Amino acid sequence: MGDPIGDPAFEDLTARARIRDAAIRLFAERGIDGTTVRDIAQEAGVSPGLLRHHFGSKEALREVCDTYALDRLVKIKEEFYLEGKVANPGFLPSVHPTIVLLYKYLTRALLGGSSGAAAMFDEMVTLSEQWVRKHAPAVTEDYRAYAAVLVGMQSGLLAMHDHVSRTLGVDIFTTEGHLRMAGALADFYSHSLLDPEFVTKARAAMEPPRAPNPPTATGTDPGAEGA
Amino acid sequence: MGDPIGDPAFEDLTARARIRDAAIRLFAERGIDGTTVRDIAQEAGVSPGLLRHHFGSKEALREVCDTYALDRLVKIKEEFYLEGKVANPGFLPSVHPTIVLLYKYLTRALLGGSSGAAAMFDEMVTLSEQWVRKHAPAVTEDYRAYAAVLVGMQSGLLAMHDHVSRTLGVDIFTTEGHLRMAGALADFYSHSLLDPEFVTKARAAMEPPRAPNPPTATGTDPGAEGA
DNA sequence: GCAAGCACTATATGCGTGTATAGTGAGCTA
DNA sequence: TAGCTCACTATACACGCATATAGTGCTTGC
Repeated sequence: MGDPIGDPAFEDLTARARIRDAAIRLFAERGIDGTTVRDIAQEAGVSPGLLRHHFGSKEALREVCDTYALDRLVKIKEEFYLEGKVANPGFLPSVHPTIVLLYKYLTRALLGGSSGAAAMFDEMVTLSEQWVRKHAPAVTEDYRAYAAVLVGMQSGLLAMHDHVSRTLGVDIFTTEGHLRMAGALADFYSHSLLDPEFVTKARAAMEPPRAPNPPTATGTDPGAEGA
Repeated sequence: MGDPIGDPAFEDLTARARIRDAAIRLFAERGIDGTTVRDIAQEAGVSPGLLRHHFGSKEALREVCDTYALDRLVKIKEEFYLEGKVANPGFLPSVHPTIVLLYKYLTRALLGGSSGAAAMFDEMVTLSEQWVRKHAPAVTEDYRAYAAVLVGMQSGLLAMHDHVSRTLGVDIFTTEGHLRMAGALADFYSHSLLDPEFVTKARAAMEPPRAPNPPTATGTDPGAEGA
């Protein structure tokens, strides 16, 4: 019943807001299909009919949640980067639970085919593409694909959160787990795993003469070699 | 009605096999919850009751599909690596559609909490860990986390397949799309995106004295900076 | 003080779902 | 040919779901 979607606007302590927050929480945790209108109502402490009264339908509620979550995340980032909160050491820890929740929700939304989340994905790809062009232009020749893969992997990693947490023995959404994951991610981004020459050779061998070789679905992954 | 799960065993052209194949296809395409027993029956050209007759329940059918998909993938890989099909240029293209289907299915299974798929994930992490230790020991100090992130990203990328395909303008499960994605992936693995020194500095700044900094959920992602 | 409006509840309706049961007909065995 | 087995179908059942409708009581403005 607490409000994990940090400091809401004033008019927002209403039942309507409680419903929306409960929905985001449950959608994030159990998925859209895994959550019933009754679950949300119970979590929000209201009757199921009130959801319809305020939002019309489950789908409409979901869309409200989408835009709210997106908006909330943007607001937090603005606050962080634009309002000088970067310097405030207490800010990030204070919003961390909210951010975790929002990311979980948006990951679900991405998987569930939400158009708002899809738009966010596209925007992240565009931004990443620009970033790479500017700061690391040498890493690829196909910036668009590179950025798409980057964002896809990044958000996909979140989608696989359960499995990553399990193999790590620690929930990656706790501070400890996140630190561990972020460390590995940093290693990942800052050291090349494969020999560039090997890759160019492999590419050359695969592409030009006859290319009968759309390899396994995760072709270049060293991990997929086993079994 | 065609049988996309390549050359089945002889006794396998039975209705039972058709049901199983139809289930894998539909589960892969629409997800577990998005597929009804009736859908599967229709796709397999049988009556819904027959599913129960052969498999007992939808959940039991799902488990059969899990182990079958896993088994099938292993078989194909064995055939490829162990039976000298590596040299055969026609082999990969011939099994490509099957592999795509199996990967789609297994990604769904991963997302849907299948225990078999989870075991596969764990095994892939272990194999990746061994591979990194052996072939690229310098990239990290935390091999386990590195491998978990590697496999998580790789499978997560598949989970985000719709979005990646959309931003790329080409389905990554077609030969063309896959080639493009694999190229970006190869760039990704063979060039470091971030300056190692920058990362070690950042790590040092974050870790030791006070660590009020469990950054955003995708902290180190350059793409997440924007907005 | 009174009526209108609105947040909210209780209850009902219809549908899609997984599952259960009874029945049918072809093929095999004796 | 008689009878049995078993793959398979048709139909029914029970249930959970989203959604719809009717009703209630508090709040507000006049």
